[in-house]
Amino acid sequence: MNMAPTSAPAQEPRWLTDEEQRVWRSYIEAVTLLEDHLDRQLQRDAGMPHVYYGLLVKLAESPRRRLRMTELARHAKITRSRLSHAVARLEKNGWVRREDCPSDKRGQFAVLTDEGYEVLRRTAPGHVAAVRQAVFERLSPAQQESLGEIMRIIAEGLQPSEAGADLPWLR
Amino acid sequence: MNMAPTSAPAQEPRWLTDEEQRVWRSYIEAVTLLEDHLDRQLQRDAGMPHVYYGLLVKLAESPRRRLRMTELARHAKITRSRLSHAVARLEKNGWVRREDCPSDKRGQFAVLTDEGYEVLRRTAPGHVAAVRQAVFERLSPAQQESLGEIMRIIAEGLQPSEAGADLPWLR
DNA sequence: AGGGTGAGGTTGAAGTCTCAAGTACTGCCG
DNA sequence: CGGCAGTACTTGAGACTTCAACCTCACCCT
Repeated sequence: MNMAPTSAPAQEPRWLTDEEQRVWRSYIEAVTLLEDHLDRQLQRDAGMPHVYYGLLVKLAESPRRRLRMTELARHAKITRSRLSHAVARLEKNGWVRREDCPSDKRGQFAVLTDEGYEVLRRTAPGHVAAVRQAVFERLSPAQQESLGEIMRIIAEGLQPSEAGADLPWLR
Repeated sequence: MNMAPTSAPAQEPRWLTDEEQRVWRSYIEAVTLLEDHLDRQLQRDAGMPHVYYGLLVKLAESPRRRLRMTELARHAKITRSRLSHAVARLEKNGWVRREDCPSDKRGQFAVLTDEGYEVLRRTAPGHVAAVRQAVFERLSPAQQESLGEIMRIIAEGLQPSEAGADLPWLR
């Protein structure tokens, strides 16, 4: 985790400073409240949680409104299992349809239906407004830029690919 | 949501700009990945999800290691119902104990047990390390400060108290 | 061709969260 | 005092998530 003289001794934990703790606490609070807020907003107005809404958006943005399951999972940063359950639910709503992949018999496409697209069209403005009101309206341009950069850095550091990229000593 | 001439017309939605979209996307990705990362880390090392760990921390920080249920819920930014279930589970683990409030017979204290404190003592260093590695080690001091301020602003805007504070026209 | 390895995706059970409803008590007002 | 409105907390059912199998098919190697 950090440069210690080769084969380090018991290493007493390095705590967060008071300031770091304050930052971290604020982060947790903001994220918890925001997730909650958006989940409720969307559950009320669109009948689905935020993650599911995000899936529809990804599909809507994709060519032919479809994406392979694994692709969609990767975009949305969720596990394939979670996606599988989610798509099952969205399929019951008639908002998504599964389609076999012709070139790979194991593959499945998730396809946004017209009905699904319609839900999106109807509910997107409200959702955008909620995001605006909770986030963008409150931040200066400089803060918005900063937020973007910070989140990019954090996300990048956690990309599944790095799952050992920092453990070179494991061969 | 924004200044329109009194009694606005149908109001076409105000979308996010490209840059705002990028910021928002990064935010979602970072938050999703981080939550996931920490949940797994704690599930593996401490046998509980991140939220539950947070509850133990709040209790540990409180005088006499106890907090009224409602207080705890408020601190942790979760509903009382959720807390109730959570404490039930933590109680099964022997990490928390409920105690009646003498001055209000409806009230309950959640109390951190010695065993619970011990779990915390054992697992906190690993958790702090994970947070450090995922967040603080990657951000400059200026970015850390900025993050703190941004998150404070967002959290403040969503504090349950504001549940109508911005709808003065509803009397 | 045959067999191994592993990728793509699903499944079921156990855990967690939400929502609406319920119980028990407090505080207040007449 | 008696009631009644609101506070504190819990409960149960249904929705969602996780984890560890599991199945099918693709690819590669001999």
